[in-house]
Amino acid sequence: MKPKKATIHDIAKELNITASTVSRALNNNPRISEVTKKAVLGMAKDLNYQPNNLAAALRKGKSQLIGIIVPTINRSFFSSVIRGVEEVANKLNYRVIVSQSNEDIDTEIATLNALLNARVDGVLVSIGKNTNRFEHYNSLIEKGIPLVLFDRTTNEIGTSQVVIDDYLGGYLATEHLIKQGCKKIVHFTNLKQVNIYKERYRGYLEALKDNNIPFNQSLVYESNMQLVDGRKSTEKLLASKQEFDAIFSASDYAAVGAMQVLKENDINIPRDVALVGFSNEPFTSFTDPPLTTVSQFPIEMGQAAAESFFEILDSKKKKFIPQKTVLQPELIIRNSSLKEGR
Amino acid sequence: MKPKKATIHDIAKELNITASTVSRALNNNPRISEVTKKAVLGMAKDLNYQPNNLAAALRKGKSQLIGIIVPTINRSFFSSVIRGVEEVANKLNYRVIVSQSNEDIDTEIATLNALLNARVDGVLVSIGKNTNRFEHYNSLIEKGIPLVLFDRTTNEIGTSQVVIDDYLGGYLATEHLIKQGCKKIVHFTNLKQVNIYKERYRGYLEALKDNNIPFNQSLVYESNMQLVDGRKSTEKLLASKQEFDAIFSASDYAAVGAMQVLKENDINIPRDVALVGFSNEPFTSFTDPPLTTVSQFPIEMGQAAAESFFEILDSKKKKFIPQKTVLQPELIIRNSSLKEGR
DNA sequence: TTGTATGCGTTATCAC
DNA sequence: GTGATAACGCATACAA
Repeated sequence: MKPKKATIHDIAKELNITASTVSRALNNNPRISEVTKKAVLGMAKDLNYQPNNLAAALRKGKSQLIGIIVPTINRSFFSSVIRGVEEVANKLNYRVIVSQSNEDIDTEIATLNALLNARVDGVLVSIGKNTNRFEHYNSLIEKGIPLVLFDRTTNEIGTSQVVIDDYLGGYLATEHLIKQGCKKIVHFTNLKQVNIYKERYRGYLEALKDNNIPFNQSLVYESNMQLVDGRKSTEKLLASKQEFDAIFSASDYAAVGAMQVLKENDINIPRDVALVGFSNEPFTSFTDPPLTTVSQFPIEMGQAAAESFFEILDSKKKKFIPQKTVLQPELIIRNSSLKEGR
Repeated sequence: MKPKKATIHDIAKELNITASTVSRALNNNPRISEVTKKAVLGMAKDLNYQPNNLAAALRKGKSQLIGIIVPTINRSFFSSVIRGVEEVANKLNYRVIVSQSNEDIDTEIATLNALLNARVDGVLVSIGKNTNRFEHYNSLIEKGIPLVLFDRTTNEIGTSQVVIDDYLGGYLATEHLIKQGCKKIVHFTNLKQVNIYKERYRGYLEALKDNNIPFNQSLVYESNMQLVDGRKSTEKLLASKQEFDAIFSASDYAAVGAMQVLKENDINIPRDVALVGFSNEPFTSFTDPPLTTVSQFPIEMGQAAAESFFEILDSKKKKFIPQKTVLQPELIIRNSSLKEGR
């Protein structure tokens, strides 16, 4: 019923050779004759042999496993990053173990330890919002375990990072609105947060400056950037009676909240107010009107993170200098920001 | 720079005891004195000991790893299922390895083999659309490796399954439209597919029957159920000049396609045509109007799948009878189907 | 090109 | 309660 799994010893016995020879044949070792190799491969098939990676991992000291920690897996951005990681990893015969930190630092630490116990060969992390201590990551580096940060990164950890150019994204979004003729551009941001929002804000400021549009602090709304926050900010904005002809929200969710409130107040998008979000979440193409936004290329980010990991792995001997990979964002122009006749 | 990782032997040496004692202390073996246990735990901490799960796995013949195969990870439904699996698994000290089949049977087989080589203790699968051979899964069962199917299942594999009651979902959606006063209800489906669409269709038929509404075959549109397919079906529908007052699409994506085309033709939703989708994809609450749909509770499905796996694991000795877990869907009523004044 | 011997880190079995 | 020993399945240094 439950036949013992075949090992290299079983193959060896059948062929009257030793396990080491079998091992060599299976691993494409050059020091092996074509005939025995063929015989081994054939017998392996006959016996339905399945290599035990566990044993190999123990012996070699590497598991062919990559750990990846994200705040939550069921967000389009993160699951797409994982998809990218998986693509690259699988090609090189690595598997991916995923865990979620749920934005909680204790969970993050516990999950990291679990991954280490599973003897992953390296860890890819997007840091939780509330993570303010980084010893657990720095001790990883001391132990020589490859670590790559992506998207939510920090400079307090001396390791390779993969991010997009959020500054450029903010700049492109704002510049686009200016080109559409907008002059009073509201900005939704979250200044308390990780770098990403600050950078987008910086891009917004710079684009205004480059186009000689005076900056107006009262057009900047700070919030937690979820849908409901976008609604609230827009309501406040309307109540303030300030004039504005565009909103650049540094989050797609807040942008959708703004869209809802604007429509509820019979303000036409894009004619009266042009609207731009950030992230290119899948739903942005389904809104009415479809939302102009900035793509962060999550799959490509995952691929780059995986490649970064393998670079660290390969250069294990020499002194490795952490790399910062900066991906270029792309403005996805849709109807929410396209003024007629332009 | 790269200090050798501490093992139980190191701990043993420091305390002048043997590795077996250390192992027992670490594993809460009853045959150990409190004092030595404390000493071991203390020393483990001092030496920054991290258990090597690989070695334990090899010795024990179980890896504490669960493999999970989904068509694609970056779809809200699947990533949410994975989230549910992870929650349950981590609590029991299991890790989750994810892989994607990309709806390709060869990839599916290769990925399954990779998981087996990694010596996962079991596999959770949602079958690819084009998978029509199942030997690779059945051979798993013969080998005694726990296998659980979820959502996209088939009865050709004799193992535990977790699904939602798609029939009921279809029934609830249709019944709701009827209660809103709709009598000519179009249905978008995909009959060639796996069970799920057939079941939703069956629910549609039954609800019509129970409410004495004659079935009209020409109101049923078959397609691949993506957004573009929903658009095409709706265009055909309009061109056919048939009268209809509602559309029940067995996919949210096709429903959004329908929404777009209806709006483009100045057909008011829900006044002229009520619209219901299926899956409760995140974007359905962002459309205009928000889309009525059927929730499949993906996180709960993941939890149930994981629990099913552990049940098989626990009952390993006795003869195990495959269980079919059927989750209840829930109709999420939003404005796309709410006739005014009702 | 192949064989021999050893060990990766852990746990299970037996003995004491 | 603790110790000694073997074994899980594989890969590698060394010999031949």
